[in-house]
Amino acid sequence: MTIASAPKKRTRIQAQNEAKIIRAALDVFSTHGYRGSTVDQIADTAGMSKANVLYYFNKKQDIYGAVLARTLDVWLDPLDEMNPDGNPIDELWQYAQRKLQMSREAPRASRLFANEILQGAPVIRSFLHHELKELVHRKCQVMQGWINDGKLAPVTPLHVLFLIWSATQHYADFDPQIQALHDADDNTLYHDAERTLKTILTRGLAP
Amino acid sequence: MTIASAPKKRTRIQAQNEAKIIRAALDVFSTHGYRGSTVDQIADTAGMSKANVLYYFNKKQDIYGAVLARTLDVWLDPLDEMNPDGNPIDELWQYAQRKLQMSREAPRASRLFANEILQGAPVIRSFLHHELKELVHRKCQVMQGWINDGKLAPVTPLHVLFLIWSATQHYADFDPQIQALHDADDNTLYHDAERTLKTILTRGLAP
DNA sequence: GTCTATAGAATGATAGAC
DNA sequence: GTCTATCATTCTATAGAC
Repeated sequence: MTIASAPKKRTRIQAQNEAKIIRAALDVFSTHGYRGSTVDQIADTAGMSKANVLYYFNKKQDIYGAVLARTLDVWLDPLDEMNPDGNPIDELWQYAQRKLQMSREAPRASRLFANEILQGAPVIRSFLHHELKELVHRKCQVMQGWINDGKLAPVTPLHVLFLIWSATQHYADFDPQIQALHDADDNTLYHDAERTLKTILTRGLAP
Repeated sequence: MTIASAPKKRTRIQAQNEAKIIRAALDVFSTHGYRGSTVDQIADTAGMSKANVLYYFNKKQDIYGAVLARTLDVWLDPLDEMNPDGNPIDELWQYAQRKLQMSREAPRASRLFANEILQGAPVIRSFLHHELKELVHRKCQVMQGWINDGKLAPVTPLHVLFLIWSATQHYADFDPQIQALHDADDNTLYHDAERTLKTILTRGLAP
């Protein structure tokens, strides 16, 4: 699952510098969005000159495309791991758990996509409509099977995915709001988030 | 609840033009974020010249601040309506329902805040830390009371709010992804979203 | 491969006529 | 209040020396 073709053969120094630029670009694009980021910022973060950055990637757009492509693969991976033969509630909860963990460990990846989609998904639009739609459709059929077998509450599978995505990515994407609202002196943020999400997914809010 | 002082006295034409600019600016800022928007775009959308827009608001930042301030009030309103004496599950579900309806009817307001927070909340940071924190703290105490009385599952109130916010605003903020994944020929998007969210909040995914 | 210098375009903001 | 013209800055991208 990718939106770009495989990388061409490179010398060692090329690969290293490209990787350094990609890392810096993830930092910058995820925080400021495409338009809000400058090649200068990326160069500074990577510890290179602007001209040198543009030697490896001809255009700002090319850097952005490369970062999106590299991040996309890993970001969507866990969805594929949902096991049709497992216990439905367990499988969904484990998926949610993995997504929450990813929001915690790779918040920049989450924010990169959030920025991209929020601003109309100009670059990954085709990917969403084809590769992602295909994958999601398969997983929704699995979930619909569980519902038909009476192993899952009568919900709309697609919207269960939306809820899991939104509830978990929220902790990365809305971090400034979360930091503002939760007591700075308690270290239980993700622990409480996990417990509450598990409770709601498995049994709802009823006492 | 506001982040700006009350408007000063204005002539009729001033008020009309300022309103026209604010409407156009909500369009533009919510789609492209602060840095991604230009005064020219706002002027075009408002049907005015750039110079004339800057006659009413001296700086681009001033337009942005005005849009945020006007939108903030209405956006947070329903949280205040949660009734401590009502049935806990009903109150929370009704709040979620109102939020979902707002995502549908005012998606640009949702995206405006999403852009602002995603990029570090530079303008509303202080608002989040004071006014919003105070309001949320009050509501969380109400919910904690419900839990202590055994009327609500043992969850962390703050994270229940996060889940309701994220799950509902997702339909506005991630619209391009949602449009890509749901069958274009079915008109039941918000209906299914509401049903699924209600099911999960009230009884979870268990069959 | 990396640097300095700079061209060329976009953008925020102002001046001044009407 | 509104317009045209323009300045000043920022930014992408390229040229050319080393």
